[in-house]
Amino acid sequence: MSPVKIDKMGDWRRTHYSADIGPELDGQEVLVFGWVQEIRDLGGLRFLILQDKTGQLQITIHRHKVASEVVEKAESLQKQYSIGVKGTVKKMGKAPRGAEIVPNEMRIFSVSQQPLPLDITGRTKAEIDVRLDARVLDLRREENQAIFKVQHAALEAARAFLSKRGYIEVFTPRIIVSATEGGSALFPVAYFTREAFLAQSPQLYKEQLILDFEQVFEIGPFFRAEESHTRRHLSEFISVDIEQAFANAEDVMKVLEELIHNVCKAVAANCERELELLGHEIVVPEVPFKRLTYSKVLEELEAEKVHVPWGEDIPTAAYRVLGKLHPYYYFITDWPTKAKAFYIKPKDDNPELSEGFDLMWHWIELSSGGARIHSKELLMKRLSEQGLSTESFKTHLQAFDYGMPPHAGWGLGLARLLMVLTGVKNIREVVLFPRDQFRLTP
RNA sequence: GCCCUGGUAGUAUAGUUAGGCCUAGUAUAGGCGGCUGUCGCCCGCCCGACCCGGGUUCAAAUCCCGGCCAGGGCGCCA
Repeated sequence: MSPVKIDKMGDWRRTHYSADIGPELDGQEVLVFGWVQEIRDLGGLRFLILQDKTGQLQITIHRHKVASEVVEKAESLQKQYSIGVKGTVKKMGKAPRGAEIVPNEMRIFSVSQQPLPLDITGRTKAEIDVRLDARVLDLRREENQAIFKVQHAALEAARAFLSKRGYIEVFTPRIIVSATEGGSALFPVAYFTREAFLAQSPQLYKEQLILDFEQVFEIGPFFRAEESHTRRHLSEFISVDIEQAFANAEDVMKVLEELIHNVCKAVAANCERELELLGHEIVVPEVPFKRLTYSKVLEELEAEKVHVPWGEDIPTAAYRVLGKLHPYYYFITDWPTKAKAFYIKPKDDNPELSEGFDLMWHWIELSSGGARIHSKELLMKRLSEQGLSTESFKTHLQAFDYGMPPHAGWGLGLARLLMVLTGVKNIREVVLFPRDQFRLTP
């Protein structure tokens, strides 16, 4: 039914990306591929804005100066058609890149349904729900692509940093047998004839692995069945985790702050265009980051007339107050043992306090970690104290029979870090296809 | 799970407080026509919507009840 003739790609291959096109190529024949982003028709003159993964490019069609076949094709185009253009670069001060392409030949590979479910130029803003329903179209916007280019640069920097520091990248199971790690709720899965669960963290496995590799890291998705309804929680999220043998909390805090420092530096240096698109500036944080003890935090809150009973977790409202006092990266250390997970090591000189820490940015928790218990007896004691059965941790505890060394580690929420790096306020915008309590598609 | 706010064309909004003046306004997208230097092009014409169900009333987009959906906050969160 479509009157538009679909062409084959055939032997056409791209010679240039839009970012490569500039006045210095004046007169050169090029072949570009991409999607029609905008059309401005002035009558005898028609401008197409073509977008590819590197950016945008102007194609200019003079109705009376190019082949009628090209004119015909150009006039049948709609936003979001995917096309190829073979043409001549023309130096042109009035064009966006100082150059434009005058087409000699055009191929249309695919059409699009009109009207589109949202404005791909972003001028008419759409709500997050509408945007996520049409996510691949939403990602046509360069600002949105920029978020994921920043993510790529951040991951690249993080991997390079950890490798250089002697960590080996590992993969631990996503499908686990026990729902008894404690804390957050797990998603059950049908596993052949048994019930299994999606992993909420690599914690137990990465601890076991330091017995062999000493230093491991893992970057991967984890799952939590919490009914959290906020701009900073998802039920599926990517965690950057490390674990290290013969290390204490301070040792891995140093690794964490240096990693953040390096990631910020790399993103600031390599993502200039992306940050500009996002209208965001990265100030590379100086190390070391501030370290506040839990007790100090409570005192500071008290001075702001926010009372938190010692030993309790800090409520969100209190964190917001704290974030105003410390509007950057900082650690909270020396948490009460009872406020932390069973595997976090109590301090040798004061078991009420632990070697657990959180890395904060303003009021948001980016990472949490600590030194771990390496004594099997103590670990079993802590399990019972937290009401967990030692029986269901049997295979994990086994590792502690074979020379488990002192060790420490942390887990860092990638999306939360990305929110800081991009200035985006909703975690769902920094995840391609976010999963929360209510969203399971696309 | 609890609380708050909201649901009007493809998208974003006005109108809801004080029911009638709403035959539901505007922008953008879409369709048609015009226009040779646009870059949020411009100009003219056109298309297109009150979440669902029930109730109150002479009269409901507007008030009430129920449902569904969405946004946000809290709690929860190794």
